[in-house]
Order: sequence, then structure tokens, then C-alpha cells
Amino acid sequence: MDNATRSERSRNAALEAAIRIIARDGPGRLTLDAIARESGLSKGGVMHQFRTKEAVLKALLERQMEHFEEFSTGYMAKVSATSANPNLATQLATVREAATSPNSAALALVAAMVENPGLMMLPREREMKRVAAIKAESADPDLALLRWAAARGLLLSSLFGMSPLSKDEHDRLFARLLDDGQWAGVEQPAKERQTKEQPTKARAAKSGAAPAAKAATPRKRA
Amino acid sequence: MDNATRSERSRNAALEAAIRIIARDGPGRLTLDAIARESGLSKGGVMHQFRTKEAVLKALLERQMEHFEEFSTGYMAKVSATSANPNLATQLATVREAATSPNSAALALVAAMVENPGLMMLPREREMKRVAAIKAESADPDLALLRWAAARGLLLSSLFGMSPLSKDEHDRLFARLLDDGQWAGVEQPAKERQTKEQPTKARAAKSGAAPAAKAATPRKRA
DNA sequence: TATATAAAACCGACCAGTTGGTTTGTAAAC
DNA sequence: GTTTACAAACCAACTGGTCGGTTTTATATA
Repeated sequence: MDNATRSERSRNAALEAAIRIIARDGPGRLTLDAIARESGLSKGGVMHQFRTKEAVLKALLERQMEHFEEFSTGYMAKVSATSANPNLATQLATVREAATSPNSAALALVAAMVENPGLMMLPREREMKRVAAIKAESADPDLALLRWAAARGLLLSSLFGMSPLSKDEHDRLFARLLDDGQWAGVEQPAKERQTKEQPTKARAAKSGAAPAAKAATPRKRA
Repeated sequence: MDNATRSERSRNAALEAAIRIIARDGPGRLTLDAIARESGLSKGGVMHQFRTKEAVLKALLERQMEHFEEFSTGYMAKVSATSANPNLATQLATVREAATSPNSAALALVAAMVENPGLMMLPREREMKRVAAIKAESADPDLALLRWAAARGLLLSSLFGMSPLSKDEHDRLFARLLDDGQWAGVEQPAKERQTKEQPTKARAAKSGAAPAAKAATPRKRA
């Protein structure tokens, strides 16, 4: 077999084994020996492809980021023409994809954080760009951010096995998040937002009692 | 020194050391030896207070849950009279508290998950009750769930060091989440919600295309 | 109150197993 | 014939956990 492809096959086998281990046994069980066992390679073989464990983690992260990047750009291409906020739509859809995909490669992220929190820098930086794009395209940046945050909440909760929601609810919520029409009702032009809530706790109700009233309020944008 | 208080002081020292370690070095670095070193106790001393590492984790979890439970009930007492949805308000405030508190004890959760995913059962069950209460009290349960999810998204993101948001934005978003008046505009009575978004991926634009147009669409309720 | 004794809290050396990583050897690809 | 891909034995450091012993506190007795 060709040398280059042989190498790539081994790298691939190792990384996929790693993901399998994380998903099955938890991030704490991801060791080099375990990867060797699970992939069929010898430990020496694994170490030949990745000089350190951190290299494995980094490769795992990059691979996952690449995967979702791909999904992202594909989705973006489809909606950028029709959507007013394609970046938000794309991010929401991507997060949903991550939450849905079974062996969720997003587990790589968890593993990375456990072992070496510093590695989180890479995804965080990429995320900052995305958030910036979302804010830039939105008539109400904070609302967009909140929709984005909600999606992430759903994703992370289920990723860590602490989601109290059923799959049905999960899907329904994502659908509503993605539906721009559902949110137009609370949009507020960036600056003139009335802040009726001071950051201190101990009171947060005041309004909200008569829910239907506000619904009819007309909304325009620049 | 009294025996009982001596014990409690040691337990306390160990648990606080544990939290410090998780926050500083990541959950993967939490070992019994590290706890001993960091707390000033000897390893034997630590082992005397906690028979196994799992016992440490469990104690950490329980302690954290107790702390937020306390905050929760306190907040609830204050707001239950005036708010239309006190459970949601309380949960939002509690999550904000967790996200704000510096040494965030919520890290215990991460550590538990890494070491023994089964431990997540306890917090998840408690969470399910809370979510049920939130749904029960709300005129638009899904909207409430989404506000709840957004709060969790903000919390978990910053907890894992992957929040791309500034502290200012963070605070502002929580404030808006808590303000019921800001959300009345999109409330929809539980059942007759239009689902224009099927859960398959690869298409989610269709609607939302002409955003302003849709915004004017009247939404009525029973 | 003084003292003997038990019990609890704590220490630190130690154990077997595991960890990330290295070294040495070998067969195939170049 | 040199480099590349892999295997297998190996290593020091560390892992969770045990154990015999020392100190501190509690209790009984006189």
C-alpha cells in the first residue's frame, strides 16, 4: 500500500477510535493505550502518527471544527440569498446538527477541555468571529445573541447528559429558534432599547402578566 | 478543637481545594494527591474524610446543589408574589448567579461528569422538576423553555471557557432574559403554534426569507 | 480533679496498576 | 540503502487506595 495513504488510514483509525472511546466510556477514559487497543494499532503506531496526546486532542478538535465548518458553509450557501440573517440561521442549524449527530464529534471538545483547557482557545476564537458576524447582520443583535445562546444551551445540555428535555421538545425548540417569523415580535432596534430591568435580582416580573397585549404591537425596521 | 468541627474543617478544606484545582488546572487534573497537596492535609487525612474519590465528587455535587437550592428558594420567596412565572424567573436568576460567582462551584458538575457520568443523574432529576414547573406556569411553555435554554447556554459557555461574549454583553443578555415584558410580543398559546420548520436539516430558510414582511403578520391566540 | 483508656483525626510510606512517552527492532515503500 | 510505518518491550511518574502508626480529643473512673 502507498505510504501516504497508509499513514492517513492509521491517523483516521486512531481519531475515530478516540471518538468512540469518549462517547462510550467518557472523556476521562481517553488514554493512548485505549486508543491503540480500540484502533487495532500498536501504541508505537499511534505515537508515530501523533507525537503527544495533546496532538491527538488537537487533531480531534481540528477535525471536528473542519466538519462543522463544512456543514456551515454548505448551509450558508443555501440560505444566504433568501435569509435576512444568514449567519444566525447557519449557526443555529449547525448547532442543531451537532446536537443531533449521533456520535457527536463535538465530544472532542469535552475531551480537550478536560485534558487541556488551553486548547479551548481555538474554538473560542472561531466562535468569536461567528458571533461578530451574527451581531453585524442583525437588526437586534442582542436578540440574535440570545437565540444563539439558546441553541448552545440545548446543545451543551444534551452533550453533557444533563438535558431534562425529551427529543420531541428538543426538536420543536430548535425549529422555533430557527423560524425568524417567530421572533420579529420582540425585535428592538439596537440602541433605543428600554431597560426596565436593573441588574440586581429580587424583582423581574412587573410586566409579562398580560401576554397577548403586546403581540399586536406593530414593528418596523430601518 | 472540637472533634466535629475539626472534621468539618478538613472536609471543607478538601472540597475547596478540589474546586480550586478544577478551576485552575481543569477537571482532568483533579486527583486525590492533588487535593491533599492543595488543601494542606495529608493524603491519609483526605482519605479519612472521603473513603473514595467518588465520595469526594458526590460531596462536591451535593454541596453545590445545596448552595444553589438555597439561593433559589430565597429568590423564589421574594418573587413568587409579584411574578406571573416565578419558577422561570428564579431559574434564570439562579443560573445568572452560577455564571457570575467567581469560583463557580458549578465546576463540580464537570468534574463529576468526567469521572463518573452516572453521577449526573442527581442534578438531572432535580432539573427535570424545575423544567416541569416552568412549563406548568407558563402561557407559552416553549418560549419559557427557550429563555431557560438561553440562560444555560450563557452559563455553560462561560463555564467551559468558550464564551465569546464580553462581560457587558453577558450581563445585558441576562437582564433581557429576565425581563418578562421583552418577551410578551412572541408568546403563543401552547397548542396552535404553526410549525413551518420540519426537523430535517439541509433546509431551514424557506420562511424567514423576507423578514420584515413576516414581522407584520398578525398572530392571534385563543 | 487527675488519670487511664478508648476513639477519632490524621500522617506518610507503600502497593499494584495505569499513564504518557521512549527505545529498539523490522519489514515494506521509496 | 535510506527513509517511513509500524510493532513490542520498556520506563519513570503518577493513579486511587491501603495500612501501621502518631497525635489529638472524648469518656470513664477514681
